Amino acid sequence: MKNSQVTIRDIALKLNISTSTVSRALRGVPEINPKTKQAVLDMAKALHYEPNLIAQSLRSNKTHIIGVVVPEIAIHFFSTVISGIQDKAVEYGYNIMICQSNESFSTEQANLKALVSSRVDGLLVCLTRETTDYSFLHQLHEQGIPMVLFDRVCDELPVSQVIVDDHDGAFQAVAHLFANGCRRIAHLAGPSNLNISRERLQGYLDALSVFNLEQSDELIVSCPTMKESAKAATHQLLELTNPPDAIFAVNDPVAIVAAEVMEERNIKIPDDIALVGFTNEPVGQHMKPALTTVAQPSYEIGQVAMELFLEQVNFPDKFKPKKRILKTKLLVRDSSKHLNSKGVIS
Amino acid sequence: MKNSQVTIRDIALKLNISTSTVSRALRGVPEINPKTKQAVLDMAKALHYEPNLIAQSLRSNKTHIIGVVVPEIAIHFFSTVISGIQDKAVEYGYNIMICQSNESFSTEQANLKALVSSRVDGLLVCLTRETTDYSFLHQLHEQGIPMVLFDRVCDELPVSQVIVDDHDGAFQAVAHLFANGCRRIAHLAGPSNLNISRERLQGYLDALSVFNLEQSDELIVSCPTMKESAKAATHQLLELTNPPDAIFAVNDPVAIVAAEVMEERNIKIPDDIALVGFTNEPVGQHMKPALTTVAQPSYEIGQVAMELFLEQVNFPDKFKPKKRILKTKLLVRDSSKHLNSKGVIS
DNA sequence: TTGAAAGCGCTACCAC
DNA sequence: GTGGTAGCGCTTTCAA
Repeated sequence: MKNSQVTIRDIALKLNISTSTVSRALRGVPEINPKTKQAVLDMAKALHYEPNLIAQSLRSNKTHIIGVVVPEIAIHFFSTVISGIQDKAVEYGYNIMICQSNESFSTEQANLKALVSSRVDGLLVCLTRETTDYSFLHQLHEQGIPMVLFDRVCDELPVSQVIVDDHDGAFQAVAHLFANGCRRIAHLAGPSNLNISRERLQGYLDALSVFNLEQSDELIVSCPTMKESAKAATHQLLELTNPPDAIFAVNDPVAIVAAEVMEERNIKIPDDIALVGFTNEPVGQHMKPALTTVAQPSYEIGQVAMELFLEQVNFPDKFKPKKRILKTKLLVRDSSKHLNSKGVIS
Repeated sequence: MKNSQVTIRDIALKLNISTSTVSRALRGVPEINPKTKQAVLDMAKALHYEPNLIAQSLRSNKTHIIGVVVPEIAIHFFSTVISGIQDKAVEYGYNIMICQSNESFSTEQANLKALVSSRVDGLLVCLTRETTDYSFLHQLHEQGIPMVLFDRVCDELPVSQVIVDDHDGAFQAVAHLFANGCRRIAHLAGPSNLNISRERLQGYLDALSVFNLEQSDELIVSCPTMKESAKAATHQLLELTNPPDAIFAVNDPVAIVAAEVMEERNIKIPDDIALVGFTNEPVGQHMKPALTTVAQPSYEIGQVAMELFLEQVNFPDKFKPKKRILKTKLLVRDSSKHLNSKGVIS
């Protein structure tokens, strides 16, 4: 059964011509007798011939496969990015091979190794929150493997990047809270080795200073493992002698945990404390109150990552690492619309 | 750079031995001088040698790649299944190649073709809602390509399947609504060519007759395109002269649309109309009221699909298509907890 | 224990 | 226009 794999040799044999001719006919090179060509095509169809991409790859040293590494496939943000990558990929005749690092550095390394052994034509990677050692990525880059980092990136590596303007997104979020009357705005921060955490924190801090808002260490609580540590972090904020009147969370999962903790403690959102997240996970719009968030163009991130890869392989001469920064969009929903303490309507 | 690909030949040359010996050393075959072996291993490491899986595949006719086709990666159910497949796959030395059919039959065919050309060792497929022509899948099966269908399957094909007990899940959902006092239960049904739609509908119908509930055509409205047609379908139900007191939706996305329509029309869930979905999309638990739903073990579906594939390739002799039916679990949440018209506490 | 050589399916070079 | 042949990187006889 399985060994009944039809090859160009089978076609050649049946037609009493050479494999070279079959190969040419199949690929439609110009210098070939139209009749021969038609005969080959007919026979190929009759025999259910499908080209063996493995053999082609071995010859051409190109697999037309892109390796993708994400922390977790089942997170909506990542699956949407993957969807964007995939759609762009098929458009250009590529397939994608997906790995999940589960936020583990060693798994990430193993994933990369596996993909490289599979001789993928390029690597599209979103780093784990643990990743601080970039030597292997560096080595792969040195070996000439095209690589694009997205979302969680690293400036040490001279490779293309696709990110969103996290700083601006965070700034807008805080500006919005300020406009709505919040004056003591806390931040549930992410792990500090991630560029996204740092940028969002900085955007938050810059907004505070622009609006002359109180800036205090006790208002910034880190969630090193994101949502797993968000519960404790939120409690910590709520137990302050002088609790915040707004929380800006590093992402939606953290914001959701915060919302749960507040519900548990009978704190009303947004009246007691306003809440803003980041990413626009679909859950947010169905929560009550619906979660205000900073939307990232996830599908587009995937597409652009793929485009940067294509630029690199199609124009290798004029290639220079490019950093594409996509715009975020503040989605104001109910979790931040409140009457502030001074009675100003938000 | 890229062409600096290290091969066993490079190692052989450096060590002045033959490629066969290098190959043997690398794979740890027993009949080899430990010293030679060590020398090879050291050199391989020094040179950053990584085996070329493409070349291995061409020889062995095995790629250790599994092709996965799902309607849409970014739907939580599917990305969770994929996650299950992926985790099981790496455990057994496989990689996965993912395609999305976007619910289009022709895209699905193209995906399958691409995967077959890539010579994947097996196919894990969830059919589109359009798929009614199984001839290509049949052909692939005839050619001996191991194939497992999951979730949306087709009994015509003599291949392994992983599904959940949709009939039972639907039955339990309706039984629960009945227990909660609902007596006029409607169903937002899925496209009838999908096994899951048919099974859930049948479970609904069987429950109605077991509990002696009214069964009427006007209470069953089909959503041929799932959530896109759910809005109109819900309106249709609500405009009945005698509207239902509960709605059982074929899946969560449909249920969510129904909830939105009801909110729009100022119908209270669950007091006016109770609502139950299917699948357990994460959105459901954060809605207000939280959505009662029939949970499917999505991650496990992926794992089992991969296991069935492995059984088939590892024990090809004793292989017979197997149908694994996983249990669902009713998650009772607020959207179905109501005081019924007779004042019975639910 | 090791080496030489053939071949997996395909493409590309060089003849004719 | 077409055929012969070499070779991509690897494994696997068969000999030595």
